[in-house]
Amino acid sequence: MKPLTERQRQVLAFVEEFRRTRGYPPTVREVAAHFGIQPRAAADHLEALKRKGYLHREPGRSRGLTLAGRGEGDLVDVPILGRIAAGRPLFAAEHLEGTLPLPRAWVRDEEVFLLRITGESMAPLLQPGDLVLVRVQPRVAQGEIAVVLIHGEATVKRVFEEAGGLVLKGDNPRFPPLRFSPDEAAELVHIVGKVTGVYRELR
Amino acid sequence: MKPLTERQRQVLAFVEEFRRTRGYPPTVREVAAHFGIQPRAAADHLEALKRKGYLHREPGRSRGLTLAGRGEGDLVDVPILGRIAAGRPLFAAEHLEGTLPLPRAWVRDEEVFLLRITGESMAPLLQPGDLVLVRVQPRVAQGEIAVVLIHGEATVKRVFEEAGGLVLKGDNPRFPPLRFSPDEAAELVHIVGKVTGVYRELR
DNA sequence: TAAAATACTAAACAAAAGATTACGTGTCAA
DNA sequence: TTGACACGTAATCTTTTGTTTAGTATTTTA
Repeated sequence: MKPLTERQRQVLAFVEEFRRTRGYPPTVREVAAHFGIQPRAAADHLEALKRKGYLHREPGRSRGLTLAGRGEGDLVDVPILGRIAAGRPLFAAEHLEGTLPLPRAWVRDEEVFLLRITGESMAPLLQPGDLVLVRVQPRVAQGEIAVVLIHGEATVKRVFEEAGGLVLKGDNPRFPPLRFSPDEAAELVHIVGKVTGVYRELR
Repeated sequence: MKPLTERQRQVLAFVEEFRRTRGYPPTVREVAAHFGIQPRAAADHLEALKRKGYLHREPGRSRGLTLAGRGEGDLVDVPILGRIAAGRPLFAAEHLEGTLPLPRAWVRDEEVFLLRITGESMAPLLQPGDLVLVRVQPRVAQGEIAVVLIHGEATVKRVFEEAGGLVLKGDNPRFPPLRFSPDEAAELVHIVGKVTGVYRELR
């Protein structure tokens, strides 16, 4: 990409900063006001930045600026759930700890959320406080780790379907497996999704 | 937060989707056009969404919509390094796998990067393929996990300063600790930063 | 060294966009 | 049964905003 002049770098930095902090791009006039110049001059800089490939402009559109290439592009807001409760829609705002924007490439699917681990039933792989990435899906393969609603309470367990019914096992041997007959399983157990990643903060 | 009506949910979903794919929020009229309703009706829905706390509106501002609670606010692009090489400046583009935008609140400090783990010397805590979050700092406390350059090669180890000099230990007992006299340490060993988090993809 | 590109001022235009006024329908809980 | 509320049409008003025309001066680049 072509090099930028000092002024153009300043303008680009302002657009990025504005976008990041305000959530939407600035207008030509807002750029102008920030630098104390006329709208025309600001528009010239934006045109130059477009010509050099640093941002896109949609002509005639207010705030029609998008940053080319770098990160910003295509983010998905993944909700962080403190816990999941019975009945309530999955993304009920009550338990929303916040959201984490992740690149779409990482989270191909739409239906994804993050869940904070409590309890040690999946130790040592999952520790309390860990954040797990969950892809919503109604079934998982034998032995895969899933978020499961039992009677409305959410837990994370390995799921096994056996002759006698459904078995939910924690990795931690101190926690005995939960067994459900096919009937019980159908009534009480609901698989929310598969755990596809873990983030652990090391202190 | 108050529950939404079906129509309001649709409008909110549209705003989110628009923001995500276009990079800026829709205008009232764009919302109206999408649902085939009058601008007034669309504005009413947006007002309702604001009243119920799902988004903010900046009065009079075109595209002045921001999603409430959404992390979007303040992101820092954290570089993902495939490996770290000798001498070269830390963020040399050659080894850049990409960047991940993380909320500034998570990454208080500026000087932070992500490193892909290779080798099993820190197993089972760190597995090959794991992504570790590293905060750049020249010293770490006794026994903390650090990214260390030895002779230019980057490794992740626990750092112990003992009477005899510096000891770098992997958690995996199959890897013998590396010992350096104070002189050797000063010459060969360079602490890049502290490992403050791990992300592991579970397949 | 002449032509581009950069970096501006100033004024004005037309389209886009938010807000407002006025009106109408159906639902549902007090 | 009477509001409050969601949901809508239609038209209008006022700002905001992108763009255009016109012009000046400096710096780069071919």
